[in-house]
Amino acid sequence: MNPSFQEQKLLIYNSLTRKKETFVPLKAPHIGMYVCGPTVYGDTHLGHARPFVTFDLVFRYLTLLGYKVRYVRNITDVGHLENDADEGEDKIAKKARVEALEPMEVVQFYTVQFHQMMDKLNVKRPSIEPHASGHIIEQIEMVKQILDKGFAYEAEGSVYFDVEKYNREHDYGVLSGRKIEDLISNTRELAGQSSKRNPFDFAIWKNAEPAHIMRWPSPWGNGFPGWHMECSAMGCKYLGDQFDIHGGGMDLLFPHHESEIAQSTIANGKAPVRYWMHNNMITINGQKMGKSLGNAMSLMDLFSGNHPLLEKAYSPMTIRFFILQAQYRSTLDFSNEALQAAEKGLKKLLTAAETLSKLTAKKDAQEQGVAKMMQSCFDAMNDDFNSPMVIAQLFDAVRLINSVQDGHSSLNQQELDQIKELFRIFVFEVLGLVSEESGAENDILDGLMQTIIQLRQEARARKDYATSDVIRDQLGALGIVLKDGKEGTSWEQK
RNA sequence: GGUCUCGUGGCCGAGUGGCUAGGCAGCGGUCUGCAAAACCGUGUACAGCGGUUCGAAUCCGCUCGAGACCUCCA
Repeated sequence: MNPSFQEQKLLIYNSLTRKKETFVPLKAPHIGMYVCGPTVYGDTHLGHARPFVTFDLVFRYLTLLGYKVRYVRNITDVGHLENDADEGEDKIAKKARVEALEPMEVVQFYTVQFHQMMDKLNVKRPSIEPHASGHIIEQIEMVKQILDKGFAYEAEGSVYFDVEKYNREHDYGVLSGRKIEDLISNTRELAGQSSKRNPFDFAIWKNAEPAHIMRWPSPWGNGFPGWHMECSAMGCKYLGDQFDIHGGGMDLLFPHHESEIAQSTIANGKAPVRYWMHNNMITINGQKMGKSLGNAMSLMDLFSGNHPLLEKAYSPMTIRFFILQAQYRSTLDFSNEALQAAEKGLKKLLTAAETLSKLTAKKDAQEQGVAKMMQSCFDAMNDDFNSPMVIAQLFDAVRLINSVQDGHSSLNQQELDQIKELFRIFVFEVLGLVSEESGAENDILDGLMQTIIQLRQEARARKDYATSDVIRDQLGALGIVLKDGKEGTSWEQK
């Protein structure tokens, strides 16, 4: 009973207009969505988790609504400069020299790690995951087109985009709200930029210094593509001149996405993207987390608890839930307290999901408003993917489930089926949460536990509470919690 | 300096003009041999000042505070 997009009015906040707009795809039921992927030269960190979980949510929801989504998320393995001075070198090349590795070895290592981390977070793989290094030809072609149309110029083996000329006919600043006059007064003069006509012009092809390892031949000499080319070229190649959604972190809005619009508009004759979506940052003590700020926390650190700022390890699902508890356009502040709250909340939700599978219906039970909960979840998602509202609704359902379990309420068959559907759709398909139960599937362990529980049960029957409490305490020290319920004792690993 | 965003109860975080967001923590109760879990109840929250309005956390102005972008960054 999955819903169809024809029945839903989906609102998406468009960074271009700074408003929520009704989402109308170019060619329904097909949707093209491009999201800026990671630069694979370092550990995947908490900050990376946010856009990929966010757009995973978007991908999952659009798919649920029956759209055929082609989701493209690139791997940046060339092209980003250490700084934009001419002697700047490719980040990946630099790392490679430091570690005496082949650049592609570094790329491979961190790409694999990135995939592992995303898998742990239950982030679905995109439809296409193109590498920038595999699309050098396409990028060179696009540079040629821009040159042919007269919106770029060659200087000292590099090709620069002529922002001022572009701005005469188009608006360089549509997305970021910047004005070219402000850019003139605010752009820093950096050493080695003498070959640019204007400091705010950006490279679409860079000449490679002799020491630069990552280099490709081009009509302008050996070099590598400029910062923003890969997304323009690969977006166009796989999604066409114009596609529906482009996503990424807010920090990419300027200059990355602004420049992408300019390049693509010239090369293809039309604005590339209809809906621009930007997720906000994760902050740590109120400050943006970032490698350059020295407060980055890798996902491996989080999962292992091995970091000075961490009181304990947090599971991947806890991180996912933590991210989904905030709307994607808000900043999300990290703290141990907040993560521990998320951890407990998630456990409550998933325990209820398990309880739900064992509930039985009662004939003629009163209506409990399950249909309304379902509708509220759709309303929340339709309002710019408001996952915290979905979660709030789900907790109302949790209370209902637990109260049925306790015998304080009851559900008729229809509503029981509906609430199961609610969990299937929203907890598992849309929010993408999965149970992380460990140990329970181990037959030997479970057999042992049943034996122990039975022995303790006999002690309790004799009112030998000293013995029963010793058993419980010692298991507790091993991280096993016993819960005495009406229908016997259950156990779980903490 | 320029552009922009934000400031919600102990913590995280929804909410854009009138109706209990939610989670975590706390407090009281039910259940339990005791716990745990669950359930029930429980909070004079909207940075400050002024304005608009019958009515503002929500709109406008000012003040204070925080952050982002302007350089690679999710």
